[in-house]
Amino acid sequence: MLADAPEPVRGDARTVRVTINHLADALGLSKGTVSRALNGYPDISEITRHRVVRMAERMGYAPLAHAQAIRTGRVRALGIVLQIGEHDAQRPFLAEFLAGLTAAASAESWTLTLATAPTEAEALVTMRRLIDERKTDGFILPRTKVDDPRIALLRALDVPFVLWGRTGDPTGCAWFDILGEDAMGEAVMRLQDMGHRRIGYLGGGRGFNYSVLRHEGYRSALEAVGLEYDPEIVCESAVTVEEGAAAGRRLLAGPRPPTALVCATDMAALGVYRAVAEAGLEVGRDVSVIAYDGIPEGAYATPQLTTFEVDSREAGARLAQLLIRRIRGEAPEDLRETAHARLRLRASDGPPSMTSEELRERLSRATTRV
Amino acid sequence: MLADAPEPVRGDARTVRVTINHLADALGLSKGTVSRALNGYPDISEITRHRVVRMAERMGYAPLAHAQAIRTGRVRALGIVLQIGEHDAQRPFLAEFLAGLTAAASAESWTLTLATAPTEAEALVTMRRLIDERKTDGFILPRTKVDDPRIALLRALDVPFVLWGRTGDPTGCAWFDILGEDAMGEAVMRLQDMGHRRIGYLGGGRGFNYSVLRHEGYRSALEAVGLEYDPEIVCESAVTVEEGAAAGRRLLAGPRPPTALVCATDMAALGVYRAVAEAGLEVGRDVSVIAYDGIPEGAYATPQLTTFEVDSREAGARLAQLLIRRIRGEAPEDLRETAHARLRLRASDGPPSMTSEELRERLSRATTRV
DNA sequence: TCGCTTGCCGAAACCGGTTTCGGAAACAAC
DNA sequence: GTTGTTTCCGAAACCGGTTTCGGCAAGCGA
Repeated sequence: MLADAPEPVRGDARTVRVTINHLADALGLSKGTVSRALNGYPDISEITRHRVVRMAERMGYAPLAHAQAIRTGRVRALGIVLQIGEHDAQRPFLAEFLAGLTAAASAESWTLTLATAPTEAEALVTMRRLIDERKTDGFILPRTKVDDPRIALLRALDVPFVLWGRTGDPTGCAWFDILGEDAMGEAVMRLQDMGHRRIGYLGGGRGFNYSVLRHEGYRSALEAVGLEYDPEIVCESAVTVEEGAAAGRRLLAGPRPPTALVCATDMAALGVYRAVAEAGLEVGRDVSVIAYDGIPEGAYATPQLTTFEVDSREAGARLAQLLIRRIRGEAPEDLRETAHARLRLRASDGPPSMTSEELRERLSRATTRV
Repeated sequence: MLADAPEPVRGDARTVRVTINHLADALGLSKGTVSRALNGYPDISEITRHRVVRMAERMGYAPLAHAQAIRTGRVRALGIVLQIGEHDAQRPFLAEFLAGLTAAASAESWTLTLATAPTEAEALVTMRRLIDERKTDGFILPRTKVDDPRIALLRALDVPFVLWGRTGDPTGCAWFDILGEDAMGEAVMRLQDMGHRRIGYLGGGRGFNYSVLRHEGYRSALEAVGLEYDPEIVCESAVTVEEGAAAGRRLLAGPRPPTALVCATDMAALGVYRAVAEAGLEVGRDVSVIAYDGIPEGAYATPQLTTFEVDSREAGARLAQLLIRRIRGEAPEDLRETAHARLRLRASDGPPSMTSEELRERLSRATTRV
């Protein structure tokens, strides 16, 4: 012990833990036998194994993960590195997501080690540190990009991981994802069914894989229903209210304005609300909006936002389970799951009150008047 | 190895780690000596210690926390258990807070173990599990209550902890807190200065310690400026937009309505916005509002919300540092820090446009008209 | 010169597990 | 009755550290 350091708080008051030695003594077995019995080695008789398991339960024995780790190299901990910039730290689903992750992890008596990094580069460094220090047996990678350096790193280091989302090159990747492309497609079909013939699109964050998928879902659904894909009413990327509003203004100002907009994110949709209001129009009647995410603000907005809701808690739970199976050695190809977003029908979409031409007419009158 | 289990993913590709044995060999010392040198034992000559430290740096040696833990019982991990209910999972500051925690922790090469629980009772169970399994050396306790069972548990088990907030019985507690009472007081003074004579209050969550403090800050400031404390214009608890709106309506409907409202939470303030608008009044002119928290929605609301902003990232960082010092043995009494919230002057407060009487008159006309 | 500290380090036990190895006992085959 | 095979368990090494203990050599005082 250090000479003049204060005495560390120890917490000795808690009852002494049952170790594998106590268990072995109580059973009259060697600790090696007990260990093998508990770990399913084939050279233990079923009778003995049964005795050991029962006694372990009775005495409340559970091995210390970090003591096991010294030999096995695995600490029974999942890792996640959140990239949190200066002020983009708005994450409506973070709590739900973490709840799912930790619930599923602790059900298997694993834990979650959480770290953060301000930039992508620092995230890589942080991951390396966690790996080197064996703090984590594998990673959950949120916000996957089409070309994601984190994946490259983990592949190179042969560290297990699972994606929240998909990615450009799926080799060696396990994942859970919501089929955003299907959602966007469904939105288009629904709007077309209701009579819309000019349906615009506001895309997601640049570089993220989900953006590519949703955009493609939009495009191919247009094709399926026989509508033209027109870059004039498509905004590549809009992920904040401001960007959504700007994009909304721009698309509405075009020569053939959209009577409906499909948005890859709710935030963008809320921006569209602003642009529509500014133009003296009404969302849900004059311009329909269907978005994606399910943020709480959408339910409070006027009109309430029709959107595809993602169950973040479920996603977290699935990801934790997948990662644990991956760490245990299952092949990544067998660990790819997807689910559908749930359409929350609310009030921001409806049959068009006018055609694109009428809308343009109306808009030009409004602007000249102002 | 289990007979028919798949081969666990090992990550052997990563370069072999430098262990204390490698270091000892390279130095021609015994590993015990190396260990003592690195841990500041007094029976190592300065020359040797220096050699060891330099070589450790050169070879990139860092001890494995879990290997140390087997002997020391400490894993260099901070713990936090977030209570996340079914759908109250709206936590605007969670990401920032976690960023602060993990940044400060990793600066000392500690990590964060995160868990969640749906209820308080389950949180206690989860904490016990983390303690029993030695996953954590101490806890950060968010959302402290006046009488907090988590504190009782950790006190009984003699496990180090630090509060984010204060509590009823401070015995043995270390904490970091923002002086919410000062903020509420300042709000009252400011409003009084501007000419308000009827200043109402919307309190925070029931049972939480911050609610008591902020309420008391409001009350004593009223006294200090010579205004009456009137339960008629005080709502004990309002923490959602809905509750805030309901409280706003109730207070405004009274015989002597407030011309200004101090809110313990921004959410309540946004509810007040709604109530004021419904009454045909304007926030910032007819009714002033000053709140507390600094949620992003406040800056986007109309009018922009004047509020006391809390730096969650800073709080996380301070808490991590305090907890580490606590675990290292410093006395809790020496680990109590506070800071002030930062007043963001925006547009929701101003001189009263009318007196309480005039306001009542105006309101009664409005309601009869409707 | 002798004994007694003191400074400094090596050796070994130890923490709580896992894993390898070898061998006794039971069983089967010849 | 031998001689293999299995079955099943104990013993011991091992993982990567920490901590205790003992002892050598240098320094000191008498």
